[in-house]
Amino acid sequence: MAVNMKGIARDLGVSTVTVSKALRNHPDISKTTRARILDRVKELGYRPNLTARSLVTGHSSLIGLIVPDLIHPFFADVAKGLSSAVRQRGYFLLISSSEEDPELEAQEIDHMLAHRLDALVIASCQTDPTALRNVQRGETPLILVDRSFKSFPSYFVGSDDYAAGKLATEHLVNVGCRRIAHIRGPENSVGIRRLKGFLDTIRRHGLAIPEENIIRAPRVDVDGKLNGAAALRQMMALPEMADGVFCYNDVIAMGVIKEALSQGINVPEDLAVIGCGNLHYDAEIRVPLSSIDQRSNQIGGRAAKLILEILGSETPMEFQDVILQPKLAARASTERTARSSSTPAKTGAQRRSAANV
Amino acid sequence: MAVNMKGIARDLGVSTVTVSKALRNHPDISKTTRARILDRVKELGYRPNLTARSLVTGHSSLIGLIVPDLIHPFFADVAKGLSSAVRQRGYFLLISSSEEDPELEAQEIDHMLAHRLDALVIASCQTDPTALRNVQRGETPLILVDRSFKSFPSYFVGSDDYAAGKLATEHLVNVGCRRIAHIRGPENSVGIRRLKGFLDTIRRHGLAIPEENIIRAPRVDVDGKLNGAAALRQMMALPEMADGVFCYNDVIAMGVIKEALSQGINVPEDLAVIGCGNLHYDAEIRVPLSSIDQRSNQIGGRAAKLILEILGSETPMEFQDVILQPKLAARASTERTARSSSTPAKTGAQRRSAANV
DNA sequence: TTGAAAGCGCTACCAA
DNA sequence: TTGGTAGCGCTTTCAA
Repeated sequence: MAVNMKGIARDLGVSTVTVSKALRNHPDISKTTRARILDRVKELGYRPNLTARSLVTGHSSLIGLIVPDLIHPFFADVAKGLSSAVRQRGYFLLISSSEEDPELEAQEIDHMLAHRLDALVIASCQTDPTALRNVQRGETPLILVDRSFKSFPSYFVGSDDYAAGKLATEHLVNVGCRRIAHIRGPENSVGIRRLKGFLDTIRRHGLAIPEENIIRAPRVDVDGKLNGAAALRQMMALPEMADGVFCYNDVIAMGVIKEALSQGINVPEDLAVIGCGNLHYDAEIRVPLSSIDQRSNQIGGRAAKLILEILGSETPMEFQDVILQPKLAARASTERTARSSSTPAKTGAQRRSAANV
Repeated sequence: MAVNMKGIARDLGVSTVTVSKALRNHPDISKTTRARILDRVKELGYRPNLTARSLVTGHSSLIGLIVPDLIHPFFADVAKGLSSAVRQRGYFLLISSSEEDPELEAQEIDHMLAHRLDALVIASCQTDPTALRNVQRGETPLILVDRSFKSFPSYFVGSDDYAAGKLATEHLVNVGCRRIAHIRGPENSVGIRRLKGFLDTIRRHGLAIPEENIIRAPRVDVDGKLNGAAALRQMMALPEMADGVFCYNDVIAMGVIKEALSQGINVPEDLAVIGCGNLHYDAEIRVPLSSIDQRSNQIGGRAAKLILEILGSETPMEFQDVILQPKLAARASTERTARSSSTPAKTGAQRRSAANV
C-alpha cells in the first residue's frame, strides 16, 4: 500500500494528474494512456487513497448511523437496509450505538462529525433536540429515523406510529375485546403516538379506559420480557382485568404471554395480546404473536433514497417526512371469535385461584 | 464547519501549529495560550478535521468489519462487542455485509482498504483465502473472527467449534440418545469442526453413524427454518429414524422442532434436539431449545483487545488464535431421562401414520 | 514556548 | 490530450 499516484506516474513517465484522471474515467485521456495506466494499477494492486481524495473533494463517502442498540432486530434491519442501499453508490456506513444514553449519543455525534460524513442518520434517544439542532447548524445533512421530535423540523423516515396504535387497538376491538389495556412505551414520539392511536380508537368505539389500564413499562427495549411479565402481574391486580392488551413492542408482548400462561390465563381466550414491530418472533413461540409490522426492513432503504436525493440536489432541499404505513399481522395470540361484551369478566383474583386449582 | 485551524489561529494571533498542539495537549504550550485556544474552540464548536489528520498521521481511527449478515444475531453480537470496546479508544467501526457472497466480500475488502483502515475484521465467507492473503500483503492488520482457514495463518478470534460439536453430542448421549443425527453446516472451518466433534464423540461411545444420518442443509444461516423442516422430513424417510439430532445452528433446530411437532413427533421424548449458538431463542418457543453457547458476546471484545495490542506493539506481532470455550445450555428440547438404547424405535413411516390419526 | 516551512496523496484549475 | 501549480486541513520537523 506504500504505492501512490506519484509512483505510478513516475513509472510510466506521465504526470499524477493524468493518472488521477485515468482512474476516474475522465474523458480527456487517450485510450492508450488510460490502458497503460490501468494495467500498471492492476499490476500493483493500487487503490487510490480515499482519505486524500476526501480532503480535496470535501466529501468522504461515509454515512454515519447511530442507533440505540445494535442487537435490537429493528435497528439491525434499518442498518442492513441502509448499508445495502448506499453500498452500491460507493458509500460505507460508520456505525455506532448510543446504548439508549443521550449523553453518549451526543458524544458520538460530535465524534462522527469530525470524520466529515456526507450524511448522518440517527435513531435518537435524546429527550430534547438540542444536540440535533447543533448538527443542523453544520453542513452535514441529518436524517432522523424511527423517532422524531416535536418542534424540530428535519428529514425523517419512520413508520406511522399513530396508525400502528390505531391498527392494533382496532384489531383487538374486532376480535371482541372490550376492556383493553396498553403497556405503553417511552416518552418519545414513538411511545406517545402509539398511545394516542390507542386512546383515540378506544374512544371512537365508546369503550372505557380506566387510568390504570395504561401501564408504564421502564426500559422497554432492553428488559422487555421481564417488564412484560411485571406489567401482566400489575394488570392482574386490578379489580377488573383487561381482556385484551396492546403492547408497545413484541418483546413485552412475549413477556406478557409467558407470564399469562404460567398464571393460568389463556391467550387469546382470556386475554388477547398484540405487540408491535413484527420482528421475526412469529413462528416458534408457544402462542404465535400478533403484531403490527412497522416496515423496519424498508426504513433503511428509504433513508438511503432520501440521502442520495439530498446529496444530489444542487439547491438545499426542504425537510420532508417519509412515513411508512404499518400493517396488521394477525396470528394466534389474538385469534378468537368476537364475543359479546356482556360476558361477565373474572377478576384477577378469580383467575388466580382458578389457575391454582 | 467551515471553521478550521487557520481561522482560529488568525483570530487569536497565533500560528496553526500552536492551535494544533494545544488541541492535542502537547506539553510545550503555555497554560494561558492553551486556555485562550480552547475557549475559542468551544465557542465555535470547532472539531479538528480527522480526514486531514489521517492523511498526515497515516492512521484513520477506523476499523473495518465485514460480516456475512448484519441481522444475524451472532454477528450483531460480534459487532456490538467490537464497537463498544474500540469506541473508548476513539475508533469507529466501518461496517459492511457480504451477504454470504465471496465475490461481494472481496469487493468490500478492496473498497474498505482504500479507506486506509487501522485494522480489518472479517467473518469471511471465502472458499479459499486468496483475497485474504492479498490483505495480509498490505499494511492493514487482518483479524478473522468466527471462521478461519486451514493453511492460512492469521489473527483469529472464535469459539472452539470442535468442542461445540463434542459438547452437544455428548449431551445427547447423556440424555439417552443412541441413534444420533447431525444436520451439518457449510464446508467452512465452523461446519467441518462441529462435524468432527460430532463424529469423534459418536465413535468414542461406540455408537453407529449411518452415512444418511449426516444431513446436509443448504444456506443454513439464511433459510434455516425451512431447511430445518426439510432436514427433519429427510430424517423421517430413513428406515430407522434418529432419536437425537445435533443441529448446526439454532434456527435449523427450531425448524426441526416445528416440523417434528406438526408431524406428531414429540420433542424431546421421541427426538431430542440441540442447536448451537444460544442466540436468544430460548425463552418463548414452544419447546425451549437446548444449545451450545459459543460466547458470541465475547468475540467482539476479544477481537478489540487483540487489535489494540497489534496497533500498540512496536515490533510486528506474531499471529495468534483466541479460542473461546463453548458451554452447554441445556433446556427442554433435550430434557428427558436417559433410557435404554434397546427400546425399539418407530420407523419414520410408522410415526407419520401415527401423526395422521 | 512559539512558528515557518514542508508535505501527507490527491484533485481542481487553467495553460500549453 | 496532457501537465504545472496550487491547495484541501492538518502534523512534523526544526529553527528561533
